This record gives sequence, structure tokens and C-alpha cells, in this order.
Amino acid sequence: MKLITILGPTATGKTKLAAHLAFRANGEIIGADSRQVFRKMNIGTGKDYEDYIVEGTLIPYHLVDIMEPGEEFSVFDFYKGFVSAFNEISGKGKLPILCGGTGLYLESVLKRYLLMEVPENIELRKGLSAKDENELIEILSGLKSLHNTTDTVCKDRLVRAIEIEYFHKENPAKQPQWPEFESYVFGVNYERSVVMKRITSRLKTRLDNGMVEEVESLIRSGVKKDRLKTYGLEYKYVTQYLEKEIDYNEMFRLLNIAIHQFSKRQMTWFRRMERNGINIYWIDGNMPIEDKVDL
RNA sequence: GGUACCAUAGCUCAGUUGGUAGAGCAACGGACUGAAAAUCCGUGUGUCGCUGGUUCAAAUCCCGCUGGUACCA
Repeated sequence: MKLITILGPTATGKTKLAAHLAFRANGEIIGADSRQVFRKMNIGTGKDYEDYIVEGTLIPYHLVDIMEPGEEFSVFDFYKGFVSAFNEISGKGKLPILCGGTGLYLESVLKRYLLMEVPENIELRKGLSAKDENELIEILSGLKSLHNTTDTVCKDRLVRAIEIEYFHKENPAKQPQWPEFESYVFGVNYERSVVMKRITSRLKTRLDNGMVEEVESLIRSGVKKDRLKTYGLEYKYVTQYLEKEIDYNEMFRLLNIAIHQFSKRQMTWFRRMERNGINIYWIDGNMPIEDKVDL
């Protein structure tokens, strides 16, 4: 079995390329984008349904529009979705094409992360519920090195993180059911200054196309503002604008910078993957879509 | 035309009584295994507008020039 991966920083036309490849090679797309999984988050996530249509044919896609905005979705949920989509596609004799820009999700597949279903541990939870946040942070940092504070902002997440670490310690031998595949990874990229220009002009288009209204309607439908802010970028800054924390020009300026920085962080992931032995065949974004020859 | 003020990092600016410069933002590099578009760590990148002078020593004081801002004509 083969797995083709198409990755790259934001605003480089990955989806379009993946769709053309799928059209040519009888494939289906598996999204590796942590924000496009949410329905009704379209303009802000750069979800463009047109991209999936090649010469009038709709290319089937997976792991896009599978959650309601505001719901929880994690690498593990992605992993499960990936495995079942991969099996379904290859079961039909078609070619799975993983396409997206979320480094963690891509790496979880390409480096075959050890991820297992971790059941709730009632007994452990009972013991932990008596402790305060600082004690929990201490316990967690004894189990793993803490790289971020997303795990430690609230008690629920702390308890869950500890639960997962305990489970891994107690069940070290359990390997997840990874499908076997020959992996080919392609990266789409432009010179950094070009990516930045593309980001800026795309941001203008998005605003003209109703991005602010999209966020407004998410808020109206009951998505919490704090939740929107954790979605980052467009959702964070537009929410701040709607909250009148910043004015329109400031929103544009800060958001534009934040997306530039995001694309840089994405490249950090890709470089690291290469250092860790994943071969990425880079494709110049300026090249016409006819670079599917590489199959 | 006259007077005053300003000119320091990519940007906005600090820089005490002279001892060859430093913050914020940007930029750049990195980390990352259950929210990852999140979260966090590291790095100063400089003809101190130009020219001449005073001084052991000038971003700092003086002359002139250039550019800008404000006010007076």
C-alpha cells in the first residue's frame, strides 16, 4: 500500500495539488488540518470546496467537516480518523493522499506515534480530585517534561494528562494498529517572502468574503468566545475585534503578523521531520499543477 | 526667507554630568505525543544623517551641510 503526503506552509495551494493528484491517480484525500475538521469554520481556515473539484469531478475527502465548532478534537481523534479513512480508501483499491499543514498530525502518521485509547481511571481520578492545581502540575511534570501550559490551565486537562501518562507507563508493550504503507512525502513551498505576500493578499480576500461575519455567526450560534480564541489566528483576532479589544486596522496588522509567524512555525516542523529521517520532495509552488509525474 | 525642535536596529523610540549603544514590536532559529492555527524557549541584526573641529576619548559638545516637523513671515 502506498500513502502520498502533501504538506507545506499555509497559503501554498496544497489542497488543489492533492485534488489534482487524486484525480489523476484515483485517490481520495485525508485532511491533516486541525481546524478544517470543524464545520462552519470555512473562510478562516481556508477551506475551499472548489479545490476538491477537478474537471467537474468532486474528489472525496475525509477528516474535514467532521466536528461541530467548539467541540474537542485531539491528535488521538485525528489518529483514529486517519486509520479508518486509510483502511477504507485502500480497501477500495484507491490511493490515500494525506494533505495538510498541521505538523503534529502529519508527524503522528509519518513517525507512527504511540497513541492508545486511554480509558478513564476512576480510582486515579478519585485520588487526584482532592489535590489542587499546583500539586497536579508537580505530579505531571514528574511524569513527562512539560513543553507547554495548555495542559496545565485547568484541572480537567491536568487530570486527563496524568491519566494518559499513567496508562502509558502501565501498558508499555501495547502497540497501536498502524496500517502498513510505503510513504512518499511531497512539500509545496515558495520563497518565504512570497509566502508572506500570499498570506497578506489572501487575508484581504478573506475579509472581503465575510470572515468577520463567519465569526459573528459562530458566536451567535453559541460558540464560546474563549474557545474561539484558543482556535487562534483568524478566530482569535476577529473575536478580539468583535469584543472591541482592538480596532479593525490593528486586527488586520496583528493577524497578518500572526499568520506569517504561523507559517514559519510550520516550516520548523517540516525541517525537523527531515532531520529525523523523513524525506520530503520539495515542489516549487510556482510550478504548474503538472508536477504529478513523480508517482 | 527667519526661528525652534528632530535625525540612533526593519519600525516606534531610550541613551544620565563625553568612556564606540539598548528596550518593545518585527525578523531569525528552536522545542513540541491526547486543545498544536495552541503553548513555550533562545538570538541584537547598528558607518548613532553627512562633513569638519574640540578632546586621551564624541551618539553625546561646537561649526557647516542635507532631510524632516512646527511656528513666524
